[in-house]
Amino acid sequence: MTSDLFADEEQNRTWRDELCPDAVVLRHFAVAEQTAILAAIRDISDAAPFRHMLTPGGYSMSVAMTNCGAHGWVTDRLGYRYATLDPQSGKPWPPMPAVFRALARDAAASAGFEDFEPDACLINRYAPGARLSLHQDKNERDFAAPIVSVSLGIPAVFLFGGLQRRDKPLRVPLTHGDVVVWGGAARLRYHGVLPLKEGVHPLLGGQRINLTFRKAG
DNA sequence: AAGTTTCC
DNA sequence: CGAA
Repeated sequence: MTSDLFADEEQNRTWRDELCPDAVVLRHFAVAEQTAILAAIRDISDAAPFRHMLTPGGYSMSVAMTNCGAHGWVTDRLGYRYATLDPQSGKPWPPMPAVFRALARDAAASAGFEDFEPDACLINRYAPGARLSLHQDKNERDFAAPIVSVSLGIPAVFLFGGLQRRDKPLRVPLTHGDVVVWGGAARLRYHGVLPLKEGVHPLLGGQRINLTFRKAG
């Protein structure tokens, strides 16, 4: 783990604490590749448009989602799962761009998780007011691989909870280019995103986009 | 419940 | 606003 990647040592201590050795925030990690990343997101969403999926309870999610890679996370009345085909088109999800894979692997390695091989990238688009309530990522086949989460656009507050829903979450402000990595003992920690506040980003306008890399299959 | 509403 |  390379400590010079951390801009805010006060907050880093929270994440690298003995209670949470397997979760890291990499500040402004993705900024150098932002042009290529944003172009790739545009290409992906042309082929597999963002959509508001339904929860098993029948509610529409406030976050608009699409995927790239071999496996895509989907939800509908039947439940949460990964699908190799986009339910909306019947076609495979767009392939994961090389710049995505490289970013995810580099971030994972910087956090101490070598040889991460993501086969799923969920792309979440937040408009003001959009949120993600506290949940665990547990639809993956095994939990050996970490999660890599890339923030782009206007700021959000990430909630990082414990292994039980009742554990009070940490509140971690995330801005454009921040990358959160968690795995190992932290792999199943609850997490979420507070309702997005209004804002403007020079490249992304009034929205936030998050890339979440996982090994699903 | 990867959501919503209600209550204090 | 957070908790139920």
